[in-house]
Amino acid sequence: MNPLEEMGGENYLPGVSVDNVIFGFHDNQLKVLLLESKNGSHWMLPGGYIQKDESLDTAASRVLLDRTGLKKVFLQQFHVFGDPSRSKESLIKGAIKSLQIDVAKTHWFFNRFITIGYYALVEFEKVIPVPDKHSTSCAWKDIDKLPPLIFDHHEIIDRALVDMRHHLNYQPIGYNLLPREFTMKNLQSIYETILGRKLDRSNFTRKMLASGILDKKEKLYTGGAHKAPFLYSFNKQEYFKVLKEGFNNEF
Amino acid sequence: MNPLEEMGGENYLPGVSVDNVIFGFHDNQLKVLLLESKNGSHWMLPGGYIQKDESLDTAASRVLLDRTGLKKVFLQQFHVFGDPSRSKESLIKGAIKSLQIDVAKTHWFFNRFITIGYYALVEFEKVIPVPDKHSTSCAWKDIDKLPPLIFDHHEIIDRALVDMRHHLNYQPIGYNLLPREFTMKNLQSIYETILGRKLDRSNFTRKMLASGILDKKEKLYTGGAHKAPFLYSFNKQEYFKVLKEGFNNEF
DNA sequence: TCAAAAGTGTTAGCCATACACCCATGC
DNA sequence: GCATGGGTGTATGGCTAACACTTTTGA
Repeated sequence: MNPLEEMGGENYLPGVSVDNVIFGFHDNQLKVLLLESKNGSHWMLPGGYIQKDESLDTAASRVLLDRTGLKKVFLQQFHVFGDPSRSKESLIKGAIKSLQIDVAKTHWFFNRFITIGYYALVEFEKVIPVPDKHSTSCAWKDIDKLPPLIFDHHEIIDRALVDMRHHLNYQPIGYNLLPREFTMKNLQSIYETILGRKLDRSNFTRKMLASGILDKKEKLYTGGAHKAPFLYSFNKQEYFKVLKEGFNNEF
Repeated sequence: MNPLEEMGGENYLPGVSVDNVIFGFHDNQLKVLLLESKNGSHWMLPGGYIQKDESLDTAASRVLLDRTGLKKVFLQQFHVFGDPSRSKESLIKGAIKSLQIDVAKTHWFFNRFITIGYYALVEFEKVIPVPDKHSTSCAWKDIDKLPPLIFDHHEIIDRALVDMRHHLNYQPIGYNLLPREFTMKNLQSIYETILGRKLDRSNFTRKMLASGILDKKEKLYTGGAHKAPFLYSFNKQEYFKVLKEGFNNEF
């Protein structure tokens, strides 16, 4: 969250925000939902403040709901960013320009801010991106072609990826990120993007099927060229059992 | 950190604290460093506030230094605890009693607090426990025999253990937690305590040696009954290489 | 018919697991 | 000498990595 939003007086915790790294998946590409600043020079993560009587998780959920229209998705706190230099004066002056904020009204934002990073995995097709009052647009960006970002938001996204990579070792992934039915290639692409390397197709399929979290459908995917692949869906019961108890997914 | 310490006016970030779960290892037992409240009814984690110009990590280091006299140890942020219920009025009233605080002087502590959890791994023998101004003693407690703790500090310790368990999968552990020379059983005990289960002695030895982070000493440990075990030390160069690059330690 | 995508099969090698066995030591 | 702690060896099964082969499809 950029610290330049109006605080609304006494309703929020001072000096703390949440920022969401919202991942979606489309065209076999991992994407992040970003907001564009008013003058178009920078982009930023969707973020917000924490109401005095709500939990951190609730605040992050609220931000997610406001920007995407989605509830009940996978949302996980991963790191707090609180280096004093993240609120350096030069950065803030840049942000004032980007966001076209009236400085006279908001003297408080030269104060230091810390932000709690959350990452969310959402179903691309279901998202209706909604800009907030400091942005002119809200859009998906390829994870490997990010535009210039304000403050330390690039670092936050990088860290989300690293932590998610570690979480892959003991958590399944893909539910909430893929539509109800998907191909094995879709799932493999997610893993490859997060891990940053190619995986063997044959071995990946075997491993995923062995974990028991997938149901194979009778139907085949049609629409693409070449041979029609099988469709799969997550076995919700098994998926959440594995999510809770952990599994060894050593890539 | 309990929110009852005096803030020192304008010098600290409002509403935020750090709490350290400081792990030590002695008698083949994992221990946590805790502070005893003034009336002896509760114990708490060493914690503190964040100065306006210091990083979160620096604040945690400062707290660690104040309570143990140690610098340059392994210290890692693992989770933020910010549920509104953690500052419930009933809890705070209990804390006022435990800590024998003058309520008139500190009206502000009915405010909500969030705390950033850090865990530290330190060498037991090197620690000189120092109470803070709200506590009468500072002492090591067995991880599986914890005394009553204030607020959500028990939850914070549990969470530190769980997260540390996950970190074991891609980080070596033991440096800073063991003296310069130690036996394989010492190291295995640490792993077993964190993982909460027994490991096969033979396989553990083989795996550790294969990772290359240990140097085998000529000397043998003497002092115990029965056969004298070998002594090992960490190969600092290899250790930090593995710490940085990660390894697959799948227990 | 051919290239690309997808399904299936196969092999070698590594590693975790679970033991077995032996050695050294103090009681 | 025997129980215990500690060092070493080994058989098994399972998994991974790498790659070959087949099938299907649209261009």
